[in-house]
Formats: sequence, structure tokens, C-alpha cells
Amino acid sequence: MWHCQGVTRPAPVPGAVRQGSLRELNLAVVLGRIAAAPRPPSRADVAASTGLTRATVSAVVDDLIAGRLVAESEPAPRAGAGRPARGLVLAGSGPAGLGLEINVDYLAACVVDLAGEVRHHTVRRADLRPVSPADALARLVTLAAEARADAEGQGLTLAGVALAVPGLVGDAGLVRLAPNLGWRDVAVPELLAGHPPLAGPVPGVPPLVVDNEANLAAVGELHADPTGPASFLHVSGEVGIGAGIVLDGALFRGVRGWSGEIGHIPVQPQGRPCRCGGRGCLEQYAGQEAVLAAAGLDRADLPADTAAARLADLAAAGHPAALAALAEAGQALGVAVAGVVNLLDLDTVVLGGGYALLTPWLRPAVLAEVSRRVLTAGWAPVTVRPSTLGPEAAVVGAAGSVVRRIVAEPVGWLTRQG
Amino acid sequence: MWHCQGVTRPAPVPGAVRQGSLRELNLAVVLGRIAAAPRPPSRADVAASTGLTRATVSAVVDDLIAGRLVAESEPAPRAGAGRPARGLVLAGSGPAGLGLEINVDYLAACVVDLAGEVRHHTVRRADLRPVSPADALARLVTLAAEARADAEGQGLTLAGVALAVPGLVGDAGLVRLAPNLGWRDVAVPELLAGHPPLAGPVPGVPPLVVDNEANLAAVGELHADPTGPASFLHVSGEVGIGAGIVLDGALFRGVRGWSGEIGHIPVQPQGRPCRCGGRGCLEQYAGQEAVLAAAGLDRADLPADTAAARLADLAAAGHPAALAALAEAGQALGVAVAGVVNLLDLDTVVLGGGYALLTPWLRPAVLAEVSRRVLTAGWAPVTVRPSTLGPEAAVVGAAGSVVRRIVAEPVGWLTRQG
DNA sequence: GCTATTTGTTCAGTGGTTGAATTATTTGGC
DNA sequence: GCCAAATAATTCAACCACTGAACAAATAGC
Repeated sequence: MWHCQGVTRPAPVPGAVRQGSLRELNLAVVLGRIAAAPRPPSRADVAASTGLTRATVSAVVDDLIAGRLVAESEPAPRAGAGRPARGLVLAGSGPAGLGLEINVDYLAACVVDLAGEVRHHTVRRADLRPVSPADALARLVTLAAEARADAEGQGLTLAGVALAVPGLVGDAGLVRLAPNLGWRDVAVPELLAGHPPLAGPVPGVPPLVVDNEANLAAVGELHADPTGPASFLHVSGEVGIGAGIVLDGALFRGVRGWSGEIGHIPVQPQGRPCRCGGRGCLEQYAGQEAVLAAAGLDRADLPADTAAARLADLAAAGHPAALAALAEAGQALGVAVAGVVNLLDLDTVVLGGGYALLTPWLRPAVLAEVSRRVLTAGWAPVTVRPSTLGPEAAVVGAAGSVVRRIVAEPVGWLTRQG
Repeated sequence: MWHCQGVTRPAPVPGAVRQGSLRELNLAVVLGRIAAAPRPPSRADVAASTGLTRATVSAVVDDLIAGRLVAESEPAPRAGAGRPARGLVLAGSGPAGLGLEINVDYLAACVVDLAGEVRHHTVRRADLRPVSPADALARLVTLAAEARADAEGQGLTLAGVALAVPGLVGDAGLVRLAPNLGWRDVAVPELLAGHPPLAGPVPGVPPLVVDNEANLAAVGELHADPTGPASFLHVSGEVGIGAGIVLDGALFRGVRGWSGEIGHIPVQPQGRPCRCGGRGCLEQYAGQEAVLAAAGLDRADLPADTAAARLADLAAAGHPAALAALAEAGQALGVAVAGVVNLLDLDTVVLGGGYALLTPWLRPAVLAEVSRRVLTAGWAPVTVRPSTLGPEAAVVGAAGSVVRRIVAEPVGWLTRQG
């Protein structure tokens, strides 16, 4: 049963707390603490950090272990007297998320378990621009079936699927526009209706979520560094430029899920005309094509996904045109980022996608513009750093978004178990 | 006891649910429903909309009535058989919030009750630029004491104070920079330490909150129209240009509370230099001084708070320079707003402060830029409308932010009552 | 071996919700 | 005018999950 819906926040108005919600909420709280802890915590640790009684935590943990969400790990070596604690970790053999990605020149699939470990990862290169959406999705299903088989072989159960696409996604998985793929109004769930479902129904977890790659890449980055900042801007530099906004540990999606369209912020209003109708948009100065052209490289010469690596090589070798192109791109990016930081008061900007490799050359100009234009930069510095996942952030984030949902609302999975 | 802290979200990680939290949460849920309902709901209505039992709702409502947070209203005339319902409304004689504002040429105080009604409102005009911060605050305390006396005469109890200032506010009420007042690093709580406290201590409600006027104006607008959108951008056009961002019914403050600095978004990078160090900032084209200059008016001729009214008069009379100045300002504002809408995917923009009166002339240019530059505008139109509160939004919002907090967490007030 | 110490479990007690039954109050039909 | 139907609000025994204290388990140090 393919069925799709956008990721929406649980409930803006916190619902009423009924008798049973109490346990439901505490299951989520305890599981969340286990997930967020830097080291496997004991039941007593969880009790201390949540304020619950040890008795309650024990009861809740029993439920979580019975539902294959938590496992006991080896006792962590700890100094001092007393009965040794049994560490609690997220189960490596329970539910898992399947992440898929369609991009201009590759397809990807990836499985992430509850603990956030990548348990399977495949990338298949192919130019998908000449391929019809139906065919592209059919190929993706093949990849997904392999991933599923691998996951089940490892004792995992797929609980949901998330698909990253480089475009605007509307309600019910409708891809409104994916310019670089040449897609327009593609109803992904309908095209997948003929294929067997990849993930069993789990209450509270939508079987298929379709989302923008920039959004999911930001989620991936959030996952990759659990101790990192809870709010940041993740900028993906590909052919287009997209951003994912993470606020207080949650992706901010906007009213209709179309947040993060940063590519058309004006950075040179009297500048080059842009296909969007404006002038001097960021994309015209920091988009992949613009940077390649400025560096004197022809896009046709090299596959899109190696463009960033090629630029990085040239820059590292001191190629003057490449250095100049990157400096100009960084300056344009800095103007846009400064606007975002002024608006949202963020203290961390992550450069992802193609920008990850190029950060050493982009960063100085970005920082210069930010410190020049952000009034508060003097009191609170802004960190600009490369993404830790790089181009894989979107698939990993897609898979991670599935398990993240289970961690946030474990009761759905637990009821499914019977 | 003057003591201050910034408004922070309740808790990013929802805390553990203890035995007693159950009632605590349901008090908030029931009170929230009563506050949000378009008409006074009955206990049965609240039970139906929350999913709680009528028995539970009755018990919770009894607590709320005993704590002077809710009152029973006249039975709403209703068709059909059955025992008539008793309507529940927020009490008009319980806790209230005191809002204060210091601005360039006036001081203001205002009292808002739980229901959001403005029960007291004073504005005192005076040029405060030559006045020292200590003296300005002393005058404000006089105004506040009058407001308090009036409120208590009406049976209200002040539960907290919020102060709006036109500048950047750091931790602990420190005004880092208020350029138009000429303030820098003014520790408001310290300067108020010699004066008697204006609001009694209520658990969970900080006695004094100092915040940016643009932020509080957005809160005021959110309050003024409970049926309005839950997410919007509120742009205040004064000497500077500030914005308040409301997401999902809550003010978004950023990591350090400095969100909304929209005045220095570049709209003409090769344009006029700005005091911020950049070039062609929005403020240089849509700020009050710029618009007045472009319209051929001298700022010294008229008090700042009547500048907008004067411009509106001229525009209504067809004055060519004024119309041209407003069109240019609207265009610049549109460029900036388009960037914000692209980034955050908002569907509503409220023009407040001085812009409220000028909306008829600004709106066309703003909409034109938005529909030109926002890729998704074709699928989902953006509404641009004037603020309903106008220049009073900040004081009203300040007072409203106090009662809002009580509605969100009524248990603090209730325990105070003994 | 004994004590101090910490973890995890057991169990009676309690607070708050639940659901059904009951009371209260009105409309509408005969 | 009286009774049935309908809806609102309250009462009360039952139940669920958390609480707190006591207890068992397991280790380090002396």
C-alpha cells in the first residue's frame, strides 16, 4: 500500500493528556534520552536526567526492550563501588528506515537503523534526464528491493520509506517541479502503485514520504552529529542551491513544505538575468554552472557530481581562475547567508552538497560578508563549517527521518508489534 | 524584585510526564481551548474537542474557575432541546499583563487582561533622544504605576511586565544597542532596581521581560486576530525596519533572540552605502528617512510618529513625489520580502508600524516583486495586509505576551493563589 | 569477609482519568 | 399541561500509571 503524505509536525496544539497518553509520552521521553545520550546510559542515569523514578524508568524500559527498540549493552567500565550498570542502547535489530534518492546523474538507496548507523548504501550512476519518471522510479524500486533484502538479512524491519528529489514537492507526494530532472507534476505514489510495498505499515509512520533533497540533507546532518547545534542552516550547492533550516532540533518546513528556496535571493540586482525572472540571483553567481563557467571549465566536459571535486583539485593546485571563481561564489553566498542570519539569528551555517569539498575556499569570503553585514556578529560569532556527510546527506537523511519519527513516537511501532 | 530573563521556549525536549504533570498539562489544554474558541464553549464542547471526558473537563474547569482564570458567561442562545450550556470565557478579573514601551518620541503603557482586552492604555509623547536611560526609565515607571493603579481598580492583578525597546536585547534585559535612542549596553533591570516592583511574583512568569519592539509587535498582531494565520512575517517600518517572525503560533526568536533583522538585506548592492557597512540595504530605500527624503519632505519638519500619516495624506492627494517614493520603497520591500518568503515559505506578510497606514501604496509593488521572485507564488498566493493594531502593536503585544504565558502554563498562577 | 555503594526490582499507596449512571434543565409533541 | 426526548453537568466506583520506600543484587575497597 503506497500511500503518501508530507511530513507534518506532530500537533501544533499539544493534545489532551489522557490516562494512557502518560505512558505513551514517557516511552518517547525515555527513548529520546537513550538516543541523545553520548554513552549508553543506565536506567538510573535515565531516571536522574528525566526526573522520573527508577521504578517508572524500569517499567518503561521493559516495554521498549520487549518492542525491540532498545537493547542492553555490555556494562560500561565505570570506576567506583556499587552494582555495575547495564547500558541501554537503541536496538540494532529492530525497525529501520529506507532512504531513496533520485538525482540528475545517480540513484541511491540506503538503510539506517534506529541508532543512526548506515546498514546499507548503494549508489547507481546514470544520467536520468532522458529517462521518464516512471522508468526512473522503476529502477529505483529495484535498488530499493535489494536494500530491503539486505536489511532483512541483517534482522532489520523496514518501517517506512523516504524519497529525496531535487525539486519542489507538494501534498501527497506530488513533485511539482524538478527543473534539473525535467519533471513537472509527477505523482510519485501513483507511479509506484504497481510495485509491491517496501515497508510494512507502522501506525504513525507514513509508508512513503517524498521530500526535497535539501530538506532531507539538513536532517541527515542533524543526525550525523547529535551533539551539534540544535539550530543551523544547511546550504546544498548543486546545480541549484537549496537550503534546509533546522530549528531547535527539528526541520522547519514552512507552511507548505517549500522552505529553503535560497537560490533566488538577490545578491546583485543589476546583475545577470535569471530564469526565475529576477536579476542577479544567488544561483547566477554561486550555482554549479556559474562557478564552472567562471573557472573556465565546460560543464559538458565532466559529470556533474565530479564537478566539485575537480574544482577543489584546481583550487588546491592554485589555479587562478578557479580561485577567483570560488572567491566570487563565496562572496555571493556570503551576502545571501548574511541575510538569512540577520533574519533567523542562527549561529551555525553548514556548507553541504558540492560546497562541502569547496569549503576551504568559500569560507573566507562567506565569513567576511557575514561579519560585515550581520549587526550582531560582533557579539556572537557565526560558525561556517563543511557538512560531515557531503553529497550523501540527502539519502542518509531520508532514511534517518524514518527512524527519527519512530524515536519521537515509539507507541506506533510498539502497538504494531501486538 | 526586578529580575529579568529573555522569553525562551518552554522546553525544546518535552520533559518527562510525572503523575502530577497530568493535571498540569490538562489545565493548559483546557484553558487553551477556551482561549482559542471563537464563541464561549461549554464544558461539553471542550470535552468533545479535546477528547477528554466530560467528568475530567468539569474537574479541570473547577480548578480554573477557583483560580480566577475562567468565568462562566451567559448561556449562549442555542437552538434545539436539552439543558442549556453554560459558556466558559477567560476571566476578565484575574491576572493581567503590563506592557511598556520606550520609543524615540513617546513612552507607552498598556494593560491587557486574560481575554486579550486592552483595559488601560496611555501614551506620553516626548523626545527621548536627549534623555538619559535612567531618566527615561524613571518616567516610564511613573506611567507604569498609573497603569497598575488603574488595573487594580478594575480588579485585575498584574502578573508580569514586558518592555518593548527599539533595539537589540541581550540576556538579562541588557539593551545592547538601540541606535535611534542612542542607547548602548543599558542594563534595564539594574536601572529599575531602585523602583518598587510593578508585578507580583508568579511562578513561571518572569517579573520583567525586555524585548525588541518588532518581536513584540508581531506577538500583538498574533493576539489581535486569533483566527488569523499561525505563521506570518510582521514587518515594522519605523526609522529602522524590523521584523517579527511567527511560526506555528509562536514567536520565533532565534538562537539568541536577535531574529528579524531585516533592515540590512541587500536590495541594491551597488546602491547607497549604509551605516551597517554594506551597500544598498533595505533600510536605505524603505526606511522612514529614505522615504521622506525621496518624497521631498524634511524629517525635521515633523515628529517621527506622524511622518507616516503625513505621507499617507500626500499619497491620497496624488502628490507625485510621495507616490514615487512609496513605489520605490514598496519595490525594495518586495525584494526583501520575496527573499524571506522563499526562505521560510510563509503565506502571509503583515505590514505594521508606519507601514500600516501606507499599505495601499506599498502593497502593489510588494506583491509584484513577490510574485516575480517567489517560485511557488503561482501555486500558493502570498497575502500582504496591513497590521490591525498599527503603531500600538508593540505595547499591546508586550502586555499580551505576559497573559499568553499564563494561558500556556496556568499552573504557575494557580499555585501562587495558594 | 565485611561494609559501603550503587543498580534494579517489588509492592502497597496515591492522584487523576474513565465510563456509566444520575441529576438538572430545556424543547417539542400530544 | 404533561410527558418524552435531548443535552449539560455531576457523582462515584474502577482502573491505570507513577511514587516512594524497602529490598535484593552485584561490585570495590579495606
